[in-house]
Amino acid sequence: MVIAGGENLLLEIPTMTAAEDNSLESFFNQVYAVVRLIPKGRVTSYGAIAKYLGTARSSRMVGWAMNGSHTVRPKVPAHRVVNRNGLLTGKNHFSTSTRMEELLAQEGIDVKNDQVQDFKRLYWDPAAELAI
DNA sequence: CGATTGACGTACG
DNA sequence: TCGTACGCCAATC
Repeated sequence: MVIAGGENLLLEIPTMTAAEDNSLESFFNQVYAVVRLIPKGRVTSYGAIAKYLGTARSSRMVGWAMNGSHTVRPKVPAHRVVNRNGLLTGKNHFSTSTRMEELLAQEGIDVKNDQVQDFKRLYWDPAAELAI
């Protein structure tokens, strides 16, 4: 393959296209949308949300999306999202280190040592409970 | 611009 | 069952 043209053409490559920006925003919003659907007094996991959105191996991105969850309207109940073991791995991202546990306690969820008690029963799987 | 770092989860020995 | 490796990918160093 021969590329014609003797000029040294320095093309400016956009760092991010509008489409990419849209998909990113869409992914974030999808995460937020699912989290808002979590019933009060129930919890789910980052992986379950990722799986539900079709990106089963990008559970980390769900956690990353939660980073901005505090500044999003309407409010996102981020405290209802824990890791797959029912551990409150995101507690340090709340206003105080005990805020997440307090919010869960308000909904009747018992937390001991950063672990959701009776996690298996309270677990809410969007892929199973929702059928979109 | 390459390396490192996570609110994670699965695979493998 | 436990520890390690790796995929994921935006952000940060």
